[in-house]
Amino acid sequence: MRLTDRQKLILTLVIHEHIQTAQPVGSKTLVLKYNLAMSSATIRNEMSVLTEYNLLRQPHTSAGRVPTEEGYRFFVGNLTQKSTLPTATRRTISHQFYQSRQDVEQWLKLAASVLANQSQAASLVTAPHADKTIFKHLELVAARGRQVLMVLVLMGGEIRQQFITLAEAVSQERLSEVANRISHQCTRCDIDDISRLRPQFDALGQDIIDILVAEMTLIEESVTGEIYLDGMTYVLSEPEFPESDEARQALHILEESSLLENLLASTMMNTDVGGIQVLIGGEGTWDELRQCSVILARYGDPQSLTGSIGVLGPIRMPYDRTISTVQFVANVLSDLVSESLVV
Amino acid sequence: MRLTDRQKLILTLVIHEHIQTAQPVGSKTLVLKYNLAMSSATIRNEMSVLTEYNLLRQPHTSAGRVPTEEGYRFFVGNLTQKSTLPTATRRTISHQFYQSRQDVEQWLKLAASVLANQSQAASLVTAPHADKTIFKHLELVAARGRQVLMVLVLMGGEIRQQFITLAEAVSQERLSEVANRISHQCTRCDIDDISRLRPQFDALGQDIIDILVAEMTLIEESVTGEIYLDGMTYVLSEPEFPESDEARQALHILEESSLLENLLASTMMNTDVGGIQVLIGGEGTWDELRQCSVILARYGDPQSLTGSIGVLGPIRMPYDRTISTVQFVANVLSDLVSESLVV
DNA sequence: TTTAGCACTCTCATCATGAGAGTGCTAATT
DNA sequence: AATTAGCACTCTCATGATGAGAGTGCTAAA
Repeated sequence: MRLTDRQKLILTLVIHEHIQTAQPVGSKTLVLKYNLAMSSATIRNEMSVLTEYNLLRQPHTSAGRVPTEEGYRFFVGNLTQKSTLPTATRRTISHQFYQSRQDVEQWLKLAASVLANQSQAASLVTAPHADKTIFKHLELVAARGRQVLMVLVLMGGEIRQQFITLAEAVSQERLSEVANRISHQCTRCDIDDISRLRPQFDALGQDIIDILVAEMTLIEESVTGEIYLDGMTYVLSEPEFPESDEARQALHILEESSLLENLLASTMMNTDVGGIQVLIGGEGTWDELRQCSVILARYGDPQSLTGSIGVLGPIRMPYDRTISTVQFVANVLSDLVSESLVV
Repeated sequence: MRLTDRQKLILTLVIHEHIQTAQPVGSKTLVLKYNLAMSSATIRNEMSVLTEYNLLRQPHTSAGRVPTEEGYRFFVGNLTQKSTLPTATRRTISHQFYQSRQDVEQWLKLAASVLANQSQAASLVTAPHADKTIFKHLELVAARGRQVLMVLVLMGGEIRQQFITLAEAVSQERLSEVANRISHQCTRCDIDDISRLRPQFDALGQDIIDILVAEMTLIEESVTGEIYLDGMTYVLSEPEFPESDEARQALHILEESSLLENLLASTMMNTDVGGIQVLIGGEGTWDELRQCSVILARYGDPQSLTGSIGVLGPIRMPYDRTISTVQFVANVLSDLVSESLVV
């Protein structure tokens, strides 16, 4: 399918106009609004070609044209120039990050909030997560009775905390001693290494190691870290969801973390840090997203920790701007995360 | 305002029926559906009395009756007996908690999910939070260069982590030593105590103490802990929100954490652990909630850590069941939290 | 190849209509 | 004195008819 320059222009204009008005766009409107040097009849002819190509479609015989999903895909693939975010916007965003608390969790929440506000759509951010869990540090804090708080720090900086119950009460001194021993012996070890070192420890140490290994296995098996969402209500204000039922389906995929992990897992597999994925209208696979588009990027350090960030909005979305926003925020997060990497 | 038994009965039935059908209920329907031993004319007379009292209202002259907010309030205040959740349900719920991981965060997420599913409405759970922050334990883990991961454990079990940047790189040994010294010296101290102890430490120790105090102050100033939400999409499926715009307003109050903290702060002030608050139709104060009711309870240990849990749904809500569910989950959480208290 | 002109199509807002549900009132009944 | 049957009345809502408006596709002229 090879389009003439004029056809590309018209497709672009139809998409632009439709994104603004959410209405089918007619030939006459186009000529008037964009001062085109051709008549509406010419546009009509071109439009009917684009309709043949399945890039545009008519909601009904005598209505204007609306871009098809394929039309959007062509547009995103061929017609958007790599637009960069205005410098002012970039500065505003960076500023927010660098003046926030130095805490990964804060950054991720902030990223979700910035994405949602900038794109006026729902956003998601997953915490950075490593494919391989490497032990870094362990801490045990006496809670009450046989309860102990275990804090586990992984290489890269992921932190997990958990209450464990020991067979009998143990003093804080003894707990610290064991934790120090394990921290010292096992630093930079993976699950197998730790299992191998297990016999070197005394009974208490071995109990702790068992819990430690179980926890690390759990982490290693999970596809993504914590998920942060924001801006779900923006989706509700879109005119394409007058019936809240349709918006419900889309938001449900965000809320139900198993569904979302599925989506992320199968989408991000073949995306590297720096790359970007644009899912338009569910791409035939995600039925609940038939009315939506999702823009996803990966951030982090490819060697160790990576996470996903993205935006979910209506198909009728300002792709160029949203894509560059997502990309920019991904870069900012990558920088922040790699700066504060625990090695 | 003093109601006869029959009037109470009719009010109750109208509410029951309206909750099921979401429609105005007429006198004839009532007689038929509930096999009442009186005629529809009698009901009509009583209904017009209840309408006088402003407990019922007519959407228009020739429609059935709908409960007013005041009607619901009277119903909740006087007519619901302290119904207990069916034992089977209670068991199902407890079971889920006791087989989950022993981790406060997991419990809270689970609580939100259980509440949302049980009540088919949006739910919120705030992490347990103390009015007064008392230091328990500190850990410092070398990250990279001058970056250090600081893990702070408070009495009660709240945990905060944060990256800090020191003036110069410091070895893990030295960091552990300082952390141990501080942990040992300052355990059970509040902010003032720690500030007083500051001079006892060396330069590095004092730097750490400064950050520590700043962080503890921050925690003490915040009204609530982390907030967990679930079931937002349930609200969208309610027939009272055909226009997604109205649902949007209500959900916005949940999503915007500052609004939510406001609501929680002013509502929970005069509620003790074990108590429950029912906000019907925004109570004239919360405009965005005009169409909604919120049921809130407090859980935790009144002496140390408390949090809030609650449900947000349409005014037309099965109050007795929802109230007992919220109350039950609050109790379960109270038990879990106090069992695993860090003292 | 482009454009003016025109008949044609389809939607959407508006209005009229009538069935249906429910009420309030009055007079009869218990 | 309280309850009920009966009935006129009111209001909504679904249905269908109507016409303006927007947009198209086609044809013939430029």
